[in-house]
Amino acid sequence: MSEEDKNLYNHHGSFGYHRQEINQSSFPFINDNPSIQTKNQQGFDPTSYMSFTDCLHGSMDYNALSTAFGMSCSSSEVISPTDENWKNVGVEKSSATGENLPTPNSSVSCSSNELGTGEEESVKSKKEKQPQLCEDGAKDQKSKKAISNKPKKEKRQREPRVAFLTKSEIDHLEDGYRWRKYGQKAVKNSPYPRSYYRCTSPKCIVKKRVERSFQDPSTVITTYEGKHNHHCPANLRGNATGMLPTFLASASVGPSFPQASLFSQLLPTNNQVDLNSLFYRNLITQQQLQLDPDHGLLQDLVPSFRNEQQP
DNA sequence: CGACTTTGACCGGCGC
DNA sequence: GCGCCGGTCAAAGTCG
Repeated sequence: MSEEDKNLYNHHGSFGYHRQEINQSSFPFINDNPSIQTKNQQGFDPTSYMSFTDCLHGSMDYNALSTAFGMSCSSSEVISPTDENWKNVGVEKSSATGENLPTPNSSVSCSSNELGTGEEESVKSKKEKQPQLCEDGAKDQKSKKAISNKPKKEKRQREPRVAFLTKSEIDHLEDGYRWRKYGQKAVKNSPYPRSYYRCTSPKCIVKKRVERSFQDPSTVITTYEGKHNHHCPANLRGNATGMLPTFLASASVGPSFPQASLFSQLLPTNNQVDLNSLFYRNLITQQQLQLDPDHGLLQDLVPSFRNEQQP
């Protein structure tokens, strides 16, 4: 590790153990119904929201998500699905366009297909192609290359990804699920490293990447890939706040939202809090931030939002 | 001792 | 073909 990296670690102070113990689950997604968006701007209506699971099952498209988050729910940002946008957060175009998204009619078969030919297959084939290494216990890395000279496997398919921008000093935002860090890479043109996490639940292949924005260091970019096939561990242990409204706790399966945990972290555990107004206040703040010309990040990442602002 | 992080190396896709 | 780079692996180390 370089000195620079060490400084980064010290500076952010969040690369230690991250055992997720948050007591709530997924954050709701905004419905793509325009009337609901309007309603959201005027008054918060929890019943109008859908779960992230629904989203990943294809109940809504990413364009709708982008519009919804860009225009009326800025607390969580779904990066607009244009090439450059997704490149900025490392999300591939094929996923961003929603082409590979499972449709409502194919949620079961498609997801299993994707999982089977995607990550699991990738990992499986990787492990299978190195049996000699395991037997020998040899650490000859060179031999790996020789062993890898096998017939080419099918092009790997990726799970749909959704990225969120979050204003936070904390890099790894708690979201109710337990994650195991399996890698960290320096990001080109950025002093901040990117961390790779996998869900610790058996057979759950959900991954997330966490990186701090180079342009706005106060912003954390969290990219979720895949969907959980289990309930949120935090849900099973009960709700610490004891009063999270259903719109924050309704979706117990599916990638969850760091913003939701931010809210829970903000909440005093024993006091009554109007979470709706708290959430709405956050929206206002974030929207103001987006419109600030000095804040180029979101506009860079979400040009479609900017375009809509500047017809 | 299990769960987890750290970190250098490897793999594969992609652009030139 | 080569090099770059994102993503992943896995051994070693750390922690409770």
